[in-house]
Amino acid sequence: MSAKTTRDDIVAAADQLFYHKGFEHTSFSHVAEAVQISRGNFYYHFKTKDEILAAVIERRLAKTRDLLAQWECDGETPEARIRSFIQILIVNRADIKRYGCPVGSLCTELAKLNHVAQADANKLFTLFRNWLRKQFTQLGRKADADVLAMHLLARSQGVSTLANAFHGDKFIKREVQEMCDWLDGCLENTAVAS
Amino acid sequence: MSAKTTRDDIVAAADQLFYHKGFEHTSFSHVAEAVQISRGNFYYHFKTKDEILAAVIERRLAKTRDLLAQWECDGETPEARIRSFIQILIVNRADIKRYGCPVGSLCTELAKLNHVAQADANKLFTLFRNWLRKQFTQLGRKADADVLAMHLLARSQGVSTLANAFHGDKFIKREVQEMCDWLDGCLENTAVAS
DNA sequence: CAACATTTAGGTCACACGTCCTATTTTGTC
DNA sequence: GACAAAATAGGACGTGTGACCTAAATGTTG
Repeated sequence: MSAKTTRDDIVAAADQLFYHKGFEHTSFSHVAEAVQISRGNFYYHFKTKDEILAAVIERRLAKTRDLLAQWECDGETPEARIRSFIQILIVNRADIKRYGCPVGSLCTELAKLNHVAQADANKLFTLFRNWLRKQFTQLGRKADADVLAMHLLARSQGVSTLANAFHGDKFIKREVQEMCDWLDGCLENTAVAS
Repeated sequence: MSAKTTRDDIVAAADQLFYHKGFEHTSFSHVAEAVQISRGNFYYHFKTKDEILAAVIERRLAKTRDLLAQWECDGETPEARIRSFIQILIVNRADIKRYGCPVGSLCTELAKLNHVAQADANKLFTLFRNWLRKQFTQLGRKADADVLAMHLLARSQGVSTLANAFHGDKFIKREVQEMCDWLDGCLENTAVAS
């Protein structure tokens, strides 16, 4: 728990700005202004912009791991935990409508830039994917757990993208409801199969 | 049918580059090099970069209208036409794996840039949305046609985003199959309801 | 207090970008 | 063939960017 507040402040500000404005469109000046330090200063903390990006991704990975662990504690059942995942679309819907999904939009941007950190950013997706797969496995769908995980991931991505374009609140809620219904369907299939 | 080949060449090249590299990351030099003309030249055709973007969006709108009209001719039934829409994920899968969805990635980028052309880019989504709604209406699902249209749009968006991140061919094919199955389910519901 | 490492500020640099301008060439028309 | 219009080439300008550098300030330790 080192109190490297300045470095942490930079990463936190960059994290938010990368989400709001995109990686490329965010300049050092923007970050410096947000953190209230001089431009030249954070070349002491980061030598290149890519280093900041790497730190931001690392930060997001850590926060995501914490979030998933939290859901694992909170959720009594696998389906309740998966429902937590689905509900982030509701919880974060204000940001999603304005900026889309933080994971999806970053990965898409880095893909177009052919950026080195592309693989690292994709780890964010993998984190959710593996976690969901684990839940579906515990749900008794071991054989197609990964298929179900990717399916749910894809649907939440699609909802984010369209919510960002159309700013529809009702749309999000409706799709979330449908995903929950779909999840119930997964349970019934399990019941039938067993 | 004016033969403004140079202008058309510029728009075509910009269209592809915006898709491959993103709008912001594409510079005049890139476009000029692709079209094999001098930088200064296409300030004769376009005064600003935003004008090129507007032309690119207009071009995409026109091409999309043509495509949708084509599907309307080809498809004997509404479900066959909708299946044409689903199948673009297969047809364009090579590009999608590399660059994602042209519509979704552009809209996402412009949203982050707070770009003026944001609303125009969203018209691309609206084009598909309205067309799909029309098909679902003809399918006998008039009441929830728009809901179904948005749902399908969202799912194809999600598949594009994840295919771009994971480059999975099997994933695309599986999700396409599931969307076709879902479409069959829509038909059954209609049959039951009628 | 002195010596030192850590951290910060601010200036500079080269470069690429969007934009603009002006010659030059090409094309079209009488 | 003459002349205007359209089209092209290539350079110039200002700005913002990522990157680098050095000096000052701050904190730490003996």
